[in-house]
Amino acid sequence: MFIEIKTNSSVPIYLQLAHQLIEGIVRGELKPGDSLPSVRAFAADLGMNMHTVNKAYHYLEEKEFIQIVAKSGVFIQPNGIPGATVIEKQQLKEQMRPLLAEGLVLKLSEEEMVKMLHELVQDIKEGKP
Amino acid sequence: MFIEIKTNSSVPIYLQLAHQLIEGIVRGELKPGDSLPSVRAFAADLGMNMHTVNKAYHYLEEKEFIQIVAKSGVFIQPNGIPGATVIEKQQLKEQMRPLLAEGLVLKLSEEEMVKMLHELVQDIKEGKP
DNA sequence: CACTTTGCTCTATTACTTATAGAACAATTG
DNA sequence: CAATTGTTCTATAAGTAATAGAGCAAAGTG
Repeated sequence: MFIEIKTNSSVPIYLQLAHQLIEGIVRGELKPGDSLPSVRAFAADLGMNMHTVNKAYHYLEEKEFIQIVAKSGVFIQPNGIPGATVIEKQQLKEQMRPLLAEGLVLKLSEEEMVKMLHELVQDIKEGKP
Repeated sequence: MFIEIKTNSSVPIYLQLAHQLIEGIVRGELKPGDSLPSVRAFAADLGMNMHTVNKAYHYLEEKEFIQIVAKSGVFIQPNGIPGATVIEKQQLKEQMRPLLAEGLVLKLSEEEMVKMLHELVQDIKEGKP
């Protein structure tokens, strides 16, 4: 897994890390049961603080994408990640809404935004930056 | 314009206000040249601070959706809002990416997400919450 | 068993964001 | 002229983000 953090981004680096791990799962680079680096090793590897990696892990644990086993290690959800619940779909829509509204105000058509969605899904699946 | 602020939301209220004004523009409730309430009047109306409304206004001004004329008032971009630039499209995609990645990890298909996009566009245009 | 590794917890500091508050300024507007 | 306007300034409080270092207790390993 190649992780790249933009230190000047407005997106917190713990979130950047979490997002890239999510993409790794989508791409199948990280499979159910796979172990993730220890918070210390990962932090040293990425040149960031242990607590920041820990925060990313807990963010992913809350979403049930990974399992944190105290005094043992961190693993991609061993039983596989379950499908989206109604609530999760609703939350996704809530987060997408202001972005689409901004697109519409900039005169983007629904078709153009669907095209953007398609390109993004391709990029994510292929690991394109 | 009916504005509704969720005080317990993790989304800052100045952003919630800005988002809802953007939707108002999309719906045509706010037309080019229309004047927006003064920061003081709007703040009193919404039960929030003058500075918070001011922050929302400046957020929208930076995106060139409104024009702030010092000592005069605030207006929806009089000449109409220009279409999305390449950079704006790129920024939108950057912001959408982690949401789509999360959808994919939750086993949502591209078709399902296109459907969500469609429903959202409808909701925005119809002013559905 | 002894040692290392592990995630967890605690205290601390720094910088930034969010939100509120009040006051004053200067130009526009009626 | 008087009220309204966005701007600017200082101030405070709470929260987040990121770093730092130390210690703990249990799991894992040789």
